[in-house]
Amino acid sequence: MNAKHILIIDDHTLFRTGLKLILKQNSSTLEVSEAQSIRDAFELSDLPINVILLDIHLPGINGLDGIRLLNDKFRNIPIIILSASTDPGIPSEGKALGASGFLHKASAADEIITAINSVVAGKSCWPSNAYLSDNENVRSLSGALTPRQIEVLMYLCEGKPNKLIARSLDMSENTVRVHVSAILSALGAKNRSEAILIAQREGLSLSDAEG
Amino acid sequence: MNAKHILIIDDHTLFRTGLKLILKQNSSTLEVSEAQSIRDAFELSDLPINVILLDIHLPGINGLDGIRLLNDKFRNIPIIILSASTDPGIPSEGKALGASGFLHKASAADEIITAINSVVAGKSCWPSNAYLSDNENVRSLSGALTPRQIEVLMYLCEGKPNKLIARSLDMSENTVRVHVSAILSALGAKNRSEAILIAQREGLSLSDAEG
DNA sequence: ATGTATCTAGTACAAATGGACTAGGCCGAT
DNA sequence: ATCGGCCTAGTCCATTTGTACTAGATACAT
Repeated sequence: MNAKHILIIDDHTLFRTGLKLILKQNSSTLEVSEAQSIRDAFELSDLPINVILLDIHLPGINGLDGIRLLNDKFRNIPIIILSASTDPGIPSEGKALGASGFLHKASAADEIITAINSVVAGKSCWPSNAYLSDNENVRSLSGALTPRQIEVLMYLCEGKPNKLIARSLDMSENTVRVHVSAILSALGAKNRSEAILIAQREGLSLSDAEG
Repeated sequence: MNAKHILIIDDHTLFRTGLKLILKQNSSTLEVSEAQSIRDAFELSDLPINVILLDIHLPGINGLDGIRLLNDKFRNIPIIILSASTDPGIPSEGKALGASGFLHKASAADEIITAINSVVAGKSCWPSNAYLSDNENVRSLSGALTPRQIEVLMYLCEGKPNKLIARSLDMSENTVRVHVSAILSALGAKNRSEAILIAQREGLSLSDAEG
């Protein structure tokens, strides 16, 4: 592992800090940046990142939905999904959504080093059982909410008021209201608090039909 | 942090390895043992452990059930619960079951050092006390929140509007506002959305008032 | 080119939220 | 009995939030 710049996206500070130490132990020339949410990561999109380590369970936008957003924002830098879940569908979903690899949090430290080297070399890194449902059954909110709405929702899930969201996304407060309204009706929420809870509970993977 | 022996019980190897590095960075004389389940930990009961860091989500017996078992097996060595969950009931449950402290995985590295030092010194370390200690100017709050405020907070955390809370708790909408206001300032939240997020993160002991 | 979807932003209005007061009743402690 | 904390509830006011419209710009596909 040579000089690389790795971005860790995980809401658990303890985990990030620990993982950073693990990575640094393997290469002193390594650069590590941290973000605790997809939106947080967006603000680092100018950095020369080589690999993104992405947790699935995140506040606001979850990791699966984040893959596409990150691919857009970060010029298709390889993304390795990190998950604590044993749900066997996650790797194939991640693959379909554009990730480069998957690693369970129960993996050993050296496995993550191997995975990083793999994807930086242009290869992918999937568990042996991940070649099944390639593009079926991808539950993602991408269909239910528009890109702009997702951006707004990310701020919503941080408890930000409309005025701040408007400033952050450089739009009028009125436009924010339009988006928030659309989000509420799309999620079936009666107010922004409920929207936050639904987004958290459903992990923003409500997707498809419903109604 | 002097020479101590810490046992980490967590099924995620990456997390254990990282946490171990964090701890060792703070004290070179520190001993760290690892277990990936309660049963695993039992086999280490002869070691001179000083503190147990216990994850809640474990394969087999979960962390909460494990507390009593560990207290039996490990001569009442202090146990600090580590959880990634936002379930506000966990800290109080853990307290009732005999744990000495609670720390969310979103905590910073130095917080866990502080927590460990606390419980080794015989003190306990619960999140609901956090508001008293680190801010001297918190009005005259004798506790974090009053019982009635906690009741209101429970509804707040379900996304209910004031009008509904008033009906549910049989008080005027005005009184609800008074409580909400008090909650916001006690938690340092700028609005109800932030209050929800803070309550989730800090795991306020909501089960006392149980409604 | 036409239609559709999205993003933008405006007005107008209604409802919800939040803060700053006052104030009475209740209860436990000094 | 007096004080302090808590719960209650009121008024008043400013801000925020949410809905319902209209409407122009862009982009994309048929």
